[in-house]
Amino acid sequence: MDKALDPGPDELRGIYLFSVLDDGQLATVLNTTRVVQLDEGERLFDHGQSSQHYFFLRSGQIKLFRSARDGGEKVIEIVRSGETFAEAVMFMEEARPYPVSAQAIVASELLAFEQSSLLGILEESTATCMRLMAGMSRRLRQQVDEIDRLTLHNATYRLATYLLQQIPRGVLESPELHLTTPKHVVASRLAIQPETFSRILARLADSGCVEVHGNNIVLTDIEAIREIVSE
Amino acid sequence: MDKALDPGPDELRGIYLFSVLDDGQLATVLNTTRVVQLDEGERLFDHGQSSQHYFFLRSGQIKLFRSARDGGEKVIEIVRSGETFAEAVMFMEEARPYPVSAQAIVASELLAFEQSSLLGILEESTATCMRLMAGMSRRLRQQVDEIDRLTLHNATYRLATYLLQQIPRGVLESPELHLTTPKHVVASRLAIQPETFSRILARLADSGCVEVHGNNIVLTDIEAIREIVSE
DNA sequence: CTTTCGCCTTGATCTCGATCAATTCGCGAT
DNA sequence: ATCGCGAATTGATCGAGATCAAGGCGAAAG
Repeated sequence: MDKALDPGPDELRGIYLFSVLDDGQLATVLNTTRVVQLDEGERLFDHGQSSQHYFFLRSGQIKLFRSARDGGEKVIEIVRSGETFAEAVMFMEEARPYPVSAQAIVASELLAFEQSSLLGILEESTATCMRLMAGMSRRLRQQVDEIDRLTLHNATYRLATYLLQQIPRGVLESPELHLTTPKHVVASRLAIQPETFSRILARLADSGCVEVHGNNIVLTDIEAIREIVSE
Repeated sequence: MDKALDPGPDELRGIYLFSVLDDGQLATVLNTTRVVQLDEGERLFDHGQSSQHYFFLRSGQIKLFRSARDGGEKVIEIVRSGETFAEAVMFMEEARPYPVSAQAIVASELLAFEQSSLLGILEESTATCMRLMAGMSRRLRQQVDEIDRLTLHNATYRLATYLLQQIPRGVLESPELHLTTPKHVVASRLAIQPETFSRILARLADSGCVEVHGNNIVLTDIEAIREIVSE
């Protein structure tokens, strides 16, 4: 499978930011787009680094995170394939530093877009502005939700919320889910230490809420888990 | 002093969102603007409530916060006079629910703008789109910083950071500052209990970093405080 | 098939900040 | 001035989750 193919107009049209562009605008973006391949563990950019690009994740998984000097690490977001990230950075003044670091959790392939081409399009396309603002607004709200969970709720609540969010989006709501991300990364995403993460999952398991088989988790009692989340 | 005056073009021009509007656009905004007066403790809107307006704080102080069912409360932001808030909410779909509640910390006066008038202007003014996006981008970054502080740093660090941010912005950097906000509100802003807030400040006081006289605080050893923040 | 290495789990202990409980302070109202 | 009430401080104790310290377990390499 050759995913390293250069992107075409069709692929770009599928990205929310580009869906209302005319052919000329799309060509402008396309001209400055590069394919990027990352090995597992490879860094895409670092916190504070000056930014020129924003990204679309074709395949793989990327973690966006902050580091503390003592080695501590907080995963801000786990980017999944089909998502864009770092679009909002281009509006920062000066060097437009990335507010987080980005690293591949598994081997990944992405498209790197130049900020300048989008900025030009935004100048002439208020429809695209609207889409971008909608995206930023959504993210802003998610961040408030995140702060809410971190300050007003405990680790068990946060884990339960995460489990419910991971339920496959299909027609039939199967209560089986597969963790595609290493547990210690999920733990960091939830601001929990790996040990505590493991213990909470174990506690949920022997209170009958879930069954854990490695990375496969069956939510045997979804109601009980919903109970935890509704406090 | 009659601040209850209806706003004029000059006042609106001073607001970053409106600074590049032409006279017609400004008149459109002005036509749908209302002055709102709030007593101390009065609610402006509640979390989840459908939104029609965004706001500019003329005078006073507003806290934006989230509540938990157990009575817990987390102040997300303390809005100060001259600032706008809730501009980003208008891009949410459906009922555009406010992501936080807003309540006057002290008697306040604000301008309430209709979302619809700005949406119309954004359709035709990409320059205003840019300003709004810059504002949203800034807030997005602040939220990441907040999550960083909450998860990677302790309460003392957070308080020290807050103190340094409160240093008056004047030409001569006086290390004296006045808390215009009740301590328990600042505590909630920092995700600290009032008791802990008091104790940390006391500890800083008798380690010689600060002198506390009620709401007046003198940073007697700014370097030591910067030390705490640079971890 | 066995070794190795990284991830996960489990156990024991510690600690920061929360909670419970009095006072005390400050200030506006009477 | 004094009363009354909410905010702030201070003390004593508690507890969720972090940290320290071993094992266990599965997957890739030899």
